Amino acid sequence: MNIARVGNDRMDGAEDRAQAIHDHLRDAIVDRRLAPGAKLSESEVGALFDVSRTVARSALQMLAFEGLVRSERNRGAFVANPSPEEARQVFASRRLIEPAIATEACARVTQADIEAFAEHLREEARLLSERGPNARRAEIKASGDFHLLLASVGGNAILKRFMEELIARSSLVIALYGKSGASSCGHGEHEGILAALRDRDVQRLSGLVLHHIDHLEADLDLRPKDGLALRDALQMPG
Amino acid sequence: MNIARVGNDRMDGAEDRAQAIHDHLRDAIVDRRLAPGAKLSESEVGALFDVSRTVARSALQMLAFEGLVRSERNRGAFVANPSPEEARQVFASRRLIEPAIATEACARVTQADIEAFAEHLREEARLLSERGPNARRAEIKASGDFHLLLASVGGNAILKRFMEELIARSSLVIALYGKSGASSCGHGEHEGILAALRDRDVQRLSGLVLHHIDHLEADLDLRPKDGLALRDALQMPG
DNA sequence: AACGCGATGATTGTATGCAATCTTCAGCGT
DNA sequence: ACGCTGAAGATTGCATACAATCATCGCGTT
Repeated sequence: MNIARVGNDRMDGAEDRAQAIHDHLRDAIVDRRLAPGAKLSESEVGALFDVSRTVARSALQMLAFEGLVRSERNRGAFVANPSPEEARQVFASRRLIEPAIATEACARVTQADIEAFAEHLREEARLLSERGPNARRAEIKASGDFHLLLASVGGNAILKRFMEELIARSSLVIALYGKSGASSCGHGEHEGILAALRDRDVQRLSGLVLHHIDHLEADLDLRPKDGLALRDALQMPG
Repeated sequence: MNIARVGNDRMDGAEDRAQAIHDHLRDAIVDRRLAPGAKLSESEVGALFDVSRTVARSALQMLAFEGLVRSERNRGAFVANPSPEEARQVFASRRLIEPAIATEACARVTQADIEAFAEHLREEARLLSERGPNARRAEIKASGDFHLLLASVGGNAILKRFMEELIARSSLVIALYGKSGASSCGHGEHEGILAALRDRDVQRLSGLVLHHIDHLEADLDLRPKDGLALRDALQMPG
């Protein structure tokens, strides 16, 4: 089982160009180069990637399906601005799905998987020690990829796709409502999760995963922000 | 067979036409007017619904995203032909998600919800007593809608969307691998589920839901069909 | 007869043009 | 000053044209 490649690292080439653009934009949203509320016009995206509006439109439609982009008729597409309620639902869904994935992963994990995890954690640690916004962005993405790696090992392609969506939306939520801003606080917990996985200790693993999600959610301030409610309602960029 | 009842129920002049076509095709797939493997060419779909290929293509892309349609570059789109492994994953996902939804629904259900369920069950019973393929189709769809109703009451929009996808794919799986063909065997179980929901008996409800899914899956014959393997690999229609 | 191979038709991939709709803002009246 | 109105500009919605790619089939060679 090839879990080393969580995302399709293979660049466009002969592949679907709309898919490639979708992946680029998704990454940009996930590691917060694109802020919630930012406008993504078809012409602009098309010009940026040197394709026609047709292809750009297709990519935006995919993002809209995942809930990363909200598109309004005759108005345009905007990076999603999840409400506190949506944020709660994202984490409720993760609390439901991730422990199950972890449990399944426990039964299926191979030595090669363990090593891929270890390598991934080394990368996370390296990014954590680096300075600069680029390292921060890479760290955010890597943190999410850890969970996707787990989903890969779990072996259920459907749940893995659900997780991809949930991870992406989590990034948005954390960007909007995170108190500490650093989602990195969870890195140590990733280590613990890997250890439990290596020991195939289902109970401990499940508990750690749940705890990890709780910690992520505990870092959020989901109180409705007074001044921003109107701006959110009007869908203005940040 | 008339998939698109053209010139009919006001094809949403204001709303998105691609979405309307998506919904029609989805229904057609779910209640098996469109068999797994059937080809859906852009021109054909466009002609059927009297729109350009652009719009038809958009609808097909949505279906591909949900896993109901598999589209291959330069070849076309086909109604999905889920493998036994995919079938198992669909039901594994449902076993994970539906009890959680039901539990949440227990806490949130209102009297109006109960009555909506009761009405729905009466409709299911009526369809069950009727004869003819149309009634069968409607029954299949109604059976799935019961679960979506539960997801609505559950109140988590994300999980509800996941369920929509899982229900649709379940229909495909049952069409392909169902032994009895009648997914109706579960109607009585729906009654039991509603009763437990009315009593707000979380334990019983959860158990009944799980049992129900088990029964659905038990009706499947997931052994790989020898002669069809090649045809599946070559993606030939029916 | 079997195989390779190129012409041909069918289908999707993409770009572009026009129509429809929304936003903005200047101009006018109250 | 405020609000209304309507014209101009910007953006999406959709259809169509053309290019690229794939499947099919006939034909010639072995």
